Amino acid sequence: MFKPLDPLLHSELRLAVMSLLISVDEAEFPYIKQQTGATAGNLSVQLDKLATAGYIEVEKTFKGKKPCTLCRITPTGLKAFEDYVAALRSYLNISPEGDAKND
Amino acid sequence: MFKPLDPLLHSELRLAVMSLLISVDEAEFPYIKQQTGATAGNLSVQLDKLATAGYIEVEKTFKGKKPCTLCRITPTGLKAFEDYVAALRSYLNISPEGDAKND
DNA sequence: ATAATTTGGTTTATAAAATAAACTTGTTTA
DNA sequence: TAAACAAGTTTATTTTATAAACCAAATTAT
Repeated sequence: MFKPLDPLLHSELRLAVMSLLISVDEAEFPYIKQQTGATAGNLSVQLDKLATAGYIEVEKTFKGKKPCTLCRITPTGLKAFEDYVAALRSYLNISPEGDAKND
Repeated sequence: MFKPLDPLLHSELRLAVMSLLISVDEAEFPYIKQQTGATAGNLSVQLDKLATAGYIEVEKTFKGKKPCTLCRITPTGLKAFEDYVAALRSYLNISPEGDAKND
């Protein structure tokens, strides 16, 4: 009846990060921080978890002399996100065609 | 950009309970337990939280000689659920007509 | 030149949450 | 009447989320 929700994605900040990366394909740490409103520490931890799961890639480069952490979503991450959204639907009854009964 | 997600609803079990109560309007503890697959202890705790927030009503009655815990959603709870779904959309790229990314 | 500040983070400590195990109370069954 | 069961609740444990404290390099101010 209720599909299990991937705990890695069922987190406000990690979900926001994934959502962001889906739309931009590549983003720098400070940009993600600004868009999500997260603290640097929290963001660092959550990016690590997503990277460890293989949902995102984190590339440490330099922008001139300054360090620059680039993030992008992986195919695995995209798939996981799509699965998460599909699972969520079983909780939300948001199908517009009125098939709320097949939950 | 990303709307905050009501932490009370952003929980797999509590969300399942709310989803269930929306569709049935009234349900007994054992039924909810069976439908959600939760343990009794976990369910008891989560129902308490929803009740404390005013999202559900819990009525303790008897069914013959056995205790019977009845739950139903409140208008406040329904509103909260709808707000939660609306907020989630900001993360999921889901339009009211479906998933925009599938277009 | 060097002290203070800023940038771009990471590590660690704490608060909050989810969850199951253990327990309670009353009921039915052997 | 003792054992098992039903319907929950309480308590303890594990996980998680989050921010505070920290670090290193670069920039700016004195």
